[in-house]
Amino acid sequence: MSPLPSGLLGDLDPTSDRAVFRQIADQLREAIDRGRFHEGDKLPSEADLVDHYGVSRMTVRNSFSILQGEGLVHAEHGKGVFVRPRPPVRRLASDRFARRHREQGKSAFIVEADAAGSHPQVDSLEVKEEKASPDVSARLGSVRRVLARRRRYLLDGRPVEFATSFLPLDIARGTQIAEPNPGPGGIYARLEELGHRLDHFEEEIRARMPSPAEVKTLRLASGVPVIHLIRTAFDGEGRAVEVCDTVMAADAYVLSYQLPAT
Amino acid sequence: MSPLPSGLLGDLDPTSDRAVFRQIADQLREAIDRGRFHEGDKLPSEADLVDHYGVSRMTVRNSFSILQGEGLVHAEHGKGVFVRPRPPVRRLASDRFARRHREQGKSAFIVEADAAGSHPQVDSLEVKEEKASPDVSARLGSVRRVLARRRRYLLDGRPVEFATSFLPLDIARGTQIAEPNPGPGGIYARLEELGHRLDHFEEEIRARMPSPAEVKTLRLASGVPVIHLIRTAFDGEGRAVEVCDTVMAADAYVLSYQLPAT
DNA sequence: CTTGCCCACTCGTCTATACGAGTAAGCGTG
DNA sequence: CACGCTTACTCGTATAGACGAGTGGGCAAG
Repeated sequence: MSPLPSGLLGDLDPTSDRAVFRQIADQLREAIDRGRFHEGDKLPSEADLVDHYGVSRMTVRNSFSILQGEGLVHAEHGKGVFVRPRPPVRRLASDRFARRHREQGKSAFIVEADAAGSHPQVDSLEVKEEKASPDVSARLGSVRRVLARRRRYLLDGRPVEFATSFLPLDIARGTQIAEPNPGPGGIYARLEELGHRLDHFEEEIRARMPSPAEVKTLRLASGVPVIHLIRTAFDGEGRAVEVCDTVMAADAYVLSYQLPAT
Repeated sequence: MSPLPSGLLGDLDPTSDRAVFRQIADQLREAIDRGRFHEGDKLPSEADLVDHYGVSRMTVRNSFSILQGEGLVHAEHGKGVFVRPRPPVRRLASDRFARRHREQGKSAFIVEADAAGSHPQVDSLEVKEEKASPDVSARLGSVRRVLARRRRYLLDGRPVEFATSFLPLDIARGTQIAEPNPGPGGIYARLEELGHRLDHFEEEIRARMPSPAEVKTLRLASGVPVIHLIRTAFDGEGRAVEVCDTVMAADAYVLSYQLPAT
């Protein structure tokens, strides 16, 4: 409850049109931007700010909720409000599915994370046959039922990505693709062994705020959007052989693409 | 102030651990998901919900603020709270910079929007020389000063994208690239005329919540993230000849990429 | 010294109230 | 009919207070 160091935060402008709680949010944001608070630092407590500005607690909380929505800070019950640290990001290059990366036994995710010095994990493995959603059905060319492979990826214990692959039953049923462990090189290697030489991929990218279910699965802080990526894999005959629906914590990813100028 | 149609929203569960304002948000979200409220529909007013649930107004407002953060609804002062309509999306295909699209006179944005039946606009045009940021400088290969071309794109009057192109001065200075109107085919056509035949592009994609400045420029509703795309164009000699920094309203875009399976 | 409790501090939830300001419709006046 | 006012309804902002619950340090008992 010690008073705030003077000069750290300014005063309110009573003549301003800007709402008090916005002014407070502005000052905190600026202090963070200027480096007066660093990643992981604790901001002044609600009580501190109530004293400093002479406003009610709800007003201060209102300010914090703005910054939370911007993804700048996060509150921890019983501890305080902290500047949200930027987690290490995972870069996804557009050649990540190149055939040469498929030769080794381990999955691309594991190899790459190990190389980056992180501890990778894959869980929530679920493999089952199910009815195709209208969207998946359309992408796979009017299939009714599909094989769905769901898994969640974690980096150093933090969930960063949730992915589901959908494959037509006439391709996947009875093969190793339908097994929890698809073997070295993953399902793409198996698809090629089955005669579906991969020709190209199509990826659709959206960004949006997460659903409550996604917040839970990815343990997302408030103010963190998700990147929603839908990849369709085509074989040499132009047939869609897999649709992969991926939801990623946006603060953990940078996608990178190489495009020919053709 | 007429009572809510019964059955539209349920009751609270006082035995639940879940906070009251979350329960209310859950019920509203579910009602929206189930189609009881459609895009653009007005939700029950704060006063309606206060009566219906027997809670205080701040609790109801708290519920609305959750849904607002999720990008599901938006409030209009004096009118009510509405289900946020999904705006028409602009699809960006990875071949959008293909040479064949550059032959016509009009810019890709205008052509494409016209074709989609929308009314395109470009404003905030600013062209000037300035100091390169460390990031831009690194991408362009240690240049100190650059030509910056800023513009904002609007679709049917709504700002959807804000982009800045940075070009090395030794390439752009004194050419038509430094003019407000770069001529038919845009700056890429001019670059090729200047002997920089474009070889490939590299695009980096991030998603995050917008800064206050971005909220203003793009007139973003709360709960709408931005897609941040940084494209670098390389000529045949492997030199980076342009960096384009683009911030897009995420609810207005789907990015689409074709990748070879190599 | 170790264990366990208490307490101070933190954010989380909720109530009740007040006034301001934007919107739209109705109504009366000119 | 047209204009402007009133009024009711809407969300926005802010205050003051209460209790709950998670956290961590200090202190006292064993």
